[in-house]
Amino acid sequence: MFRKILLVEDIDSISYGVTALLQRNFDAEVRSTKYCDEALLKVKKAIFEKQPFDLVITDLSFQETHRETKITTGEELIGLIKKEQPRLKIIAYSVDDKPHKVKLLFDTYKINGFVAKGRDSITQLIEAIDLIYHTAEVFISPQLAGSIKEFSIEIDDDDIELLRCLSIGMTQSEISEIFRIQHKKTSSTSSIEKRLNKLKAYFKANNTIHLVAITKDMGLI
Amino acid sequence: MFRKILLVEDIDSISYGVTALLQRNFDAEVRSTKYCDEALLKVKKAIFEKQPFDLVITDLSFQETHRETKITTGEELIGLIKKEQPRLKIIAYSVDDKPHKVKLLFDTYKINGFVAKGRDSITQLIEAIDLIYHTAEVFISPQLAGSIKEFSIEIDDDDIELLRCLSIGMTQSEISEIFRIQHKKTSSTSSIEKRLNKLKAYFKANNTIHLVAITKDMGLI
DNA sequence: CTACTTTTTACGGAAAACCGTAAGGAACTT
DNA sequence: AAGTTCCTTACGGTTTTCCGTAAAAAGTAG
Repeated sequence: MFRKILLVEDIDSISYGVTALLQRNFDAEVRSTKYCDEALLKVKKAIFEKQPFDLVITDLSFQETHRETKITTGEELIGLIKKEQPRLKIIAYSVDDKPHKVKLLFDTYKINGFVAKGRDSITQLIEAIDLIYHTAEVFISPQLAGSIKEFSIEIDDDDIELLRCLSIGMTQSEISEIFRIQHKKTSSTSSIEKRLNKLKAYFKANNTIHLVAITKDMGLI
Repeated sequence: MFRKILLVEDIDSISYGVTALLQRNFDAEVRSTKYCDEALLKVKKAIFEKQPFDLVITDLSFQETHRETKITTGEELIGLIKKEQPRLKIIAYSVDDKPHKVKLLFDTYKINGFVAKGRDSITQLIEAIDLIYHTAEVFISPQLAGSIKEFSIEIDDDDIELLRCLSIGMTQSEISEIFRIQHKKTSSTSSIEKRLNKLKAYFKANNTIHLVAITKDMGLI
């Protein structure tokens, strides 16, 4: 079984609970940290000392801190860890279960498991750890598995960028300008409009305000 | 010290951690539940059995569940508990630290403490429990105390209703219509516009989309 | 190369939002 | 009762969004 586990979680009561849980269920050395930067350092140090971690369990969102901190999200952390130690297994443990984000984590970062914090997450976490140790499969909290699959990839990065721009108060023509400068394929005001219409149809939004509200609720932006 | 504590928290790892913590630090009977409805039942039952709780620690947001459930938020639960047993002390323990909501909890529901889940929340929770047991003071996580005080009450319920209407895709004239039907003081399109301008100025928003995005981020709507 | 499809862009009119100004009323002062 | 202030409502002009149509460009197949 896994012998050296790193837990990255900023909320102390969760960290406390999960650590206790891991120690009770597995015969592994469990280290934990509340800071992403520190997590990456620990991973590096462990490699250097020839006693690398073989499992990382990390949250995705971290509260801001007074500390000087480079890495601010679990997503970034995962990317950097994979660069450092590509075969290190990673489980994301988060409340933020927005299909879009979860899909991204599996697709781009090749994480090994996603456990949604919730009423039944302890069992799931144990299951996930067992599964990814014994097999090459990935674990997804059952309540999410469906929505991940059905989540279409019709929404691309430019769509999200467009929504983000709208949400910070830019007008369509300003966004067109920005897109033109960034040399995106479609940058005309007309195309912005068209893209917007596609999104409004897709999310069944009455108008742009509604659209931004919906996508914000979904965690898309 | 408190002798009977009820913990209402749906995320199992937090519940697990906090329960362990409470048992280690206090000589109290600690009960816990993951459902608001069940929490209210437990409170009622304890009163009936003449062994009422003397402290409730509750989360504010709960994930949806398959269960038939009447109470869906911690806020509702707090209201109902206070109705049942007005002098029962209540601490909200939540990540949702939006000034507006926190202020509401203290002002309308007279909660005794608000501890923000975070890197230092275990200590704060202990402190809060000690404080509200020994004194009549309320506890607020230090990092929040400032923003609560400075949070103005210039924003009224109609403002929030207006924002909510916008966020579900209504036009200004539709909102005017609704306000007129509901006999709100100010319902003309002109007043809606004026109200909107006030809000945009207050939140430094470029346009309505921006405004809705900002207030959504703040948890105002 | 040409015909056809798809994508991107352009344009124009209608609707809604935006913004300044001012009229109409209610409450309050003296 | 007249004057003042504050709040609500009205209105007109400009900008932006909204929506349909169509031209231009790019890509595809024979």
